[in-house]
Amino acid sequence: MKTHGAGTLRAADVGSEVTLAGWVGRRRDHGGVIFVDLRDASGIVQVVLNPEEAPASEQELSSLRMEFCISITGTVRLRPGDMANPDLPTGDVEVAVDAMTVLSPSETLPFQINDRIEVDEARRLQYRYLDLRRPSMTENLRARSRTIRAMRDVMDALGFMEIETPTLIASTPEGARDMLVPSRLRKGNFYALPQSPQLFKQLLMIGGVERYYQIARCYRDEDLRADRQLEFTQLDFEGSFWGQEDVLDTLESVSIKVTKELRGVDLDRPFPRLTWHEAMERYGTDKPDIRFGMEIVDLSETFGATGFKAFSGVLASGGSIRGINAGPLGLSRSGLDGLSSRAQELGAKGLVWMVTEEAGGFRSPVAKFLSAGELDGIGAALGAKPGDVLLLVADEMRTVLEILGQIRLEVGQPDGHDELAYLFVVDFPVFERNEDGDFVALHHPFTAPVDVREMSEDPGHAISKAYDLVLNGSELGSGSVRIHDPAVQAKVFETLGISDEDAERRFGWFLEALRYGTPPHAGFAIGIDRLVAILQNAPNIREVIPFPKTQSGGDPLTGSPARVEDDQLRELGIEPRPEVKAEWAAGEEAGD
RNA sequence: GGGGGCGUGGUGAAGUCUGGAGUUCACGCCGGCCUGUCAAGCCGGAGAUCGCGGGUUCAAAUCCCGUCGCUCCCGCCA
Repeated sequence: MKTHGAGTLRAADVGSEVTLAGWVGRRRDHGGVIFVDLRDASGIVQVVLNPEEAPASEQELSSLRMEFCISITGTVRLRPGDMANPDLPTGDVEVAVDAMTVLSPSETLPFQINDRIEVDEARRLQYRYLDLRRPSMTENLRARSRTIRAMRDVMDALGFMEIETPTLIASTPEGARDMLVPSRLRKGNFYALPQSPQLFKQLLMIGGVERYYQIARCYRDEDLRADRQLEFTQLDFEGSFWGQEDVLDTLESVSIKVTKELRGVDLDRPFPRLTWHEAMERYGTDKPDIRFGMEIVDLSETFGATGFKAFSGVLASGGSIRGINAGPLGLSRSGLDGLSSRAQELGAKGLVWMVTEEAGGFRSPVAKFLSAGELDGIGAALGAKPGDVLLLVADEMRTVLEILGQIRLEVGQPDGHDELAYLFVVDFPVFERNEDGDFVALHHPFTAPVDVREMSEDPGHAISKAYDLVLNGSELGSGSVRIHDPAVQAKVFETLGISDEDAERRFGWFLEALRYGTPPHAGFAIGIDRLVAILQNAPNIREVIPFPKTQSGGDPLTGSPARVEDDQLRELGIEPRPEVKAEWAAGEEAGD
């Protein structure tokens, strides 16, 4: 039906008789000659409809409208004179049309197919099939496809086997909410959709596979965000007789290949590494954006003997005083006070700002409470130059780091940086405490501790063989060396407060599997949506997902999620609870 | 569960703070003119439940209450 892609034609094709098919992007009707930007999946080329040259009826030509699906046959020719369009890859040529067929007309569009106009996202999703015709969306889909292809190339070259694991699995009452699927054959029972292929890939290691990967769809029934959907795609992989270095090495190979493919950039390896502790201390987060400095500095010693009560009180109660040098922000007094309110909004008691003056000294609401030695100490510790804004927070240490980490991101304007800063964060703690003070697994309970005895003696400070891949302040994925010793696994469950009976009931089948010669193994999962979104400079992952859900978990195009017939529920042995039925009835009354 | 932003012809915005005739701009749509444009140009035209419901007022896009939708964030996301 077509001999060429519209976007592929070049000066070398001049003279060729071509048949093209695609959509009318724009139409420029000069009364006689009509120019049409013919768009297909490969790009855009200008075609020229001239009633003197082509036999097509004038009526047909003038009836051409936006987004009509047409096919044309014609001859590629150089554009006359200085008519080339340097903005178009095909801009040196055009196609003189001999014959045109309207394959399929289009009604007037609900919105223009155009990268220049931002259309309300609900509308875009309702007509996603039109939205996908926009060049930026087409390009995002292609980038995603190339990413996955590059990943497969790397994994195949490294000898990994691509294996599919089931998506109808047993729910494990840990971690995120499971997406549930009712079973008809076993009424009252439910499958869960996988949050990750974790246990299955470990079973594959026990099964002797040694190197596995999968482009895996994963599901988590939690609230959506710019970087979170109910379902998302990961490059999931695992290797036997492997340790952390093998995994990080593989991650570098994948990241380098994908980055080269999408950005044409050659990354240096090895990637920088920070321990979790360093990341928290220097950037106030476990996923630092290292495209800019502005690191957090501990000032507690500077204020060891301070007379400033707000600070001395914090130190006396075991807290910490830290600051960042935000550089010359160019903020007015009210702008600086705005940062203080922002810090309070984030949960700080307050934030002290100090502007470094030309003559030395500081302009700050608290300067008069601080000694000359303290002021000098701050300036030195933060490397203050005239005009620099210093921001200080005094509070419990964890709070200080979190607040400064967040403020750092907000005043650091990382979006202005074009580079790609990949980074490994390693040596995560095994456990963290939840709000009740109980230990919970920071990563997941199958993560190997660095030292088992240390973990038993001081679980709060135990380090695990877990690591994250971070890109520009986004967590791209997590992995770990897994526990392959049933005794260690039992110890972890014990620390988590999971009784033997509980562990047996939830994971008994897995614990048993560990007892049959389990090889040491380790792995990782990279979030493909996030990776492609960042590399494509997309503001959220919906831009790189063809049919995403809205924040309330719906699809405006197909109307999912939707109610089902009573018969379907009956067959499944399910009935909505009374309060749900009441809500339905209320909705119907309101004309929902 | 909580906090913020947004909702105005088909699309995008201005108007809302400080109530006074559905006013304005760009694109699209319809009609006309036009043979070298490429976001074509020029002329004319149509197109609105100002998300929805209620309230205050002589008068509501504008103020108040409620509600729905979209979005950003916190919680949550082993």
